[in-house]
Amino acid sequence: MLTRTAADLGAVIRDRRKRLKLDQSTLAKQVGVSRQWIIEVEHGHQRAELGLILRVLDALGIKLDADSNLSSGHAAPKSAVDLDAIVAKAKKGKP
Amino acid sequence: MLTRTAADLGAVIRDRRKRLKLDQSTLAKQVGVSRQWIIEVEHGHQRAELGLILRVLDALGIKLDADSNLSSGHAAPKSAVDLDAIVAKAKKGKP
DNA sequence: CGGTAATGTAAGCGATCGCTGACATTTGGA
DNA sequence: TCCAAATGTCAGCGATCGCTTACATTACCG
Repeated sequence: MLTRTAADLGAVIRDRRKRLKLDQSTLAKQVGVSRQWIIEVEHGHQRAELGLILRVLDALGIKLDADSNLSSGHAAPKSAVDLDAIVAKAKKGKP
Repeated sequence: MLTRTAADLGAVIRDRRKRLKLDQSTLAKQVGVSRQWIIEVEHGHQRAELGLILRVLDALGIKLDADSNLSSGHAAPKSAVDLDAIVAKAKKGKP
């Protein structure tokens, strides 16, 4: 599943946990965090620590794939293909 | 790329930023964080805020896919297929 | 119905976040 | 070589983290 927000990630975590028949306490112990923390993360806590999130995903067997593909991004960045060449040319021409 | 650690994520972010010919200051402004923060994240800061990380990935056009596939996970969780059934049976037998 | 487990909420605490601002170091072009 | 931009480092500050403990609220099965 594509995860764009903390809430998405929380939903994935909760789904996976339930599918594995784990309760929050058990998962918390396995990961090494408090049950409180699990609750907050499953509710989409924005400011959770990255490292702990990664630990939970690992414990649940969830693979995180960072795909640098800008096909349908709403905030599509610039092309970046030969901007450097263009800039170099502009620099040559001006000064 | 599969990202298991904060350092992995940092590397992905740095690579993508450089490929887009952005410097840290520019990216920081676009995302709404300090340059300091960008530096630390690119160095693999474990305790960065999840929400900010997601904002950077979005700004760079990096898609995050959370795949609940436990094929080659080293911390492969339990099967969870019919544990409930087994437990239910055990409960019936004991009390 | 009970009663137990699972989940959610609250308050208080030390530790650490991310920010600002200035300075050091590295990198790259003229 | 020399300069400027980019990157990295440091210190101090308010805000917030995640933890613990205790209590409330749902689920759920007999």
